[in-house]
Amino acid sequence: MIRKRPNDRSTNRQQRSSLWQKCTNLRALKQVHASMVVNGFNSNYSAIRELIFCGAMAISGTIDYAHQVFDHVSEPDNFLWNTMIRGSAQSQCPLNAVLLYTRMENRHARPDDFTFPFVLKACTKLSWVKMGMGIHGKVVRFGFESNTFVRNTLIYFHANCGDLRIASALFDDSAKRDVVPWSALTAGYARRGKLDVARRLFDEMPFKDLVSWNVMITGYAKQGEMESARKLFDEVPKRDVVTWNAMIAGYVLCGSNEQALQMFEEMRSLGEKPDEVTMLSLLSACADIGDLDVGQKIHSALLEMGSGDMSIILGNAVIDMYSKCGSIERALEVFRRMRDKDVSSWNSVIGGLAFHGHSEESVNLFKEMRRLKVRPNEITFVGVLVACSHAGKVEEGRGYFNLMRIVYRIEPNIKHYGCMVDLLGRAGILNEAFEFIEKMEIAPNAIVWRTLLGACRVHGNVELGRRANERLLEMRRDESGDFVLLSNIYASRGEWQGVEEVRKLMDDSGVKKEAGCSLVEADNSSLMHFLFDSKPKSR
DNA sequence: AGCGATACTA
Repeated sequence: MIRKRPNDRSTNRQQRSSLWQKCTNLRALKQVHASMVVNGFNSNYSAIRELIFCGAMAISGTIDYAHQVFDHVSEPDNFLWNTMIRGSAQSQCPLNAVLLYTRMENRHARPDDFTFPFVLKACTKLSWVKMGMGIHGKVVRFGFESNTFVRNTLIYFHANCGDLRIASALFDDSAKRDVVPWSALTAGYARRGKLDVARRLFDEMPFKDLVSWNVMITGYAKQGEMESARKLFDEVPKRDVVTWNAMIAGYVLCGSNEQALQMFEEMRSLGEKPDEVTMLSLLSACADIGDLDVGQKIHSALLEMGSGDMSIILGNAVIDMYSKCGSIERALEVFRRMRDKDVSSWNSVIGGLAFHGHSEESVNLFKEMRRLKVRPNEITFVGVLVACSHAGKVEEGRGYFNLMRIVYRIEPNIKHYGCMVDLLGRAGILNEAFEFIEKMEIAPNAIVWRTLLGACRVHGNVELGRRANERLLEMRRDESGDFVLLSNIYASRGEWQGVEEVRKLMDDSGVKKEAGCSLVEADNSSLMHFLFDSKPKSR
């Protein structure tokens, strides 16, 4: 792949940069790396640097690979550190950016004015206020507080998750109050729900650019104020794909999926090109309303658009859409065609198959995944355990539960316990299911007890059912934090439907005392809802 | 030296 042309340096350089440009996915990246090793470029620092830059920045979803390569560099310079921190900050796991920064300090590499904006961005994404404050301290200590970029990112951090007063003070003290810090502050106020302050800032801006408008539109859209958003959208002097995306995402967020799709049509008819973000919103809308037809159309639009391969995240969204729209076959087809996969891709199909009752295939895929050395995560095991539960494979399920804990060192969460109770309960091993709940290391929630209750009913075990019922009522009696907690989790993620669900759970105290479990549904649909109805996450 | 700040996804 790489041919040496010792007499022509400029061609060589050009050729290399075009080579890196052709690197658009993990496979290509690995190929280039391999040929670097073969051709002896592996000790060439500038080649390594480009490789890492490519993995960390140019291609999405390849940051892990960049990490692997980076770990072998004995003395990375600031450019490499910064590139890795930057790439990690914008990845799924921004925590790595902070870890890298710590490593950097421990190795006595001196952070520079490029380093801090990236670390601060990671802190913002993580909403890690304490760490962000600490980094702010470092900024001061290293003397970068007056650097425009660093300062603007500090404003961005404090405005979005820290102290709005600090953000305002930093902004007021700025020598240059141009659009960037102004918009950052505005976005912060909007995100904190202070739309009136945000709007005032927006109106007072001496100069507005496209981003300022997008900030305000997004602010309204995220708070569900779609009328106000729409008003600004109609006023805006110029639109770009982000403007459209903000509107579409806003409609999806408040459940107006039809509006979102309509917006998409309008966008296309006006000649604005949708991008990955657009498609992700739309796919999630389709998955939400279970609209297979439109989902399919989005998928084919995607195939027409894409010059190369779909990104992993987009592929996962397509799989998820098909899976949630009930077409597990198509989900599998897309999965099989996908060249680069990550855990989420596997999770979607393993979970989808399990949910649709294809237990055997689900477990087989899990085995295949392990064979290919893809590390399963906690979500994977929810799928696998559901598959075992469906198929009544008690021993296998127990085995996987232990595999998760012992081999992969994943602490079981409430969903895993729910699966196990369902597994044991369905098989009629009720006493053990009961003991299982009692021995849980985390507090059981109502869904777990209701699952057991349902099993007791199916198997006609009145005595245990009564005890489970008591626990359920107890939980309600002391207004256990569980409901509040669960409902908070839902609310913080904007899943209002989930909140309603919890409210409903709280309302119907489940069961009447003497009636045993007569009011409990026989099927476990609420458990399945609990297990699968959250958005897929990769990590 | 080369990388950098605000908006849309998760």
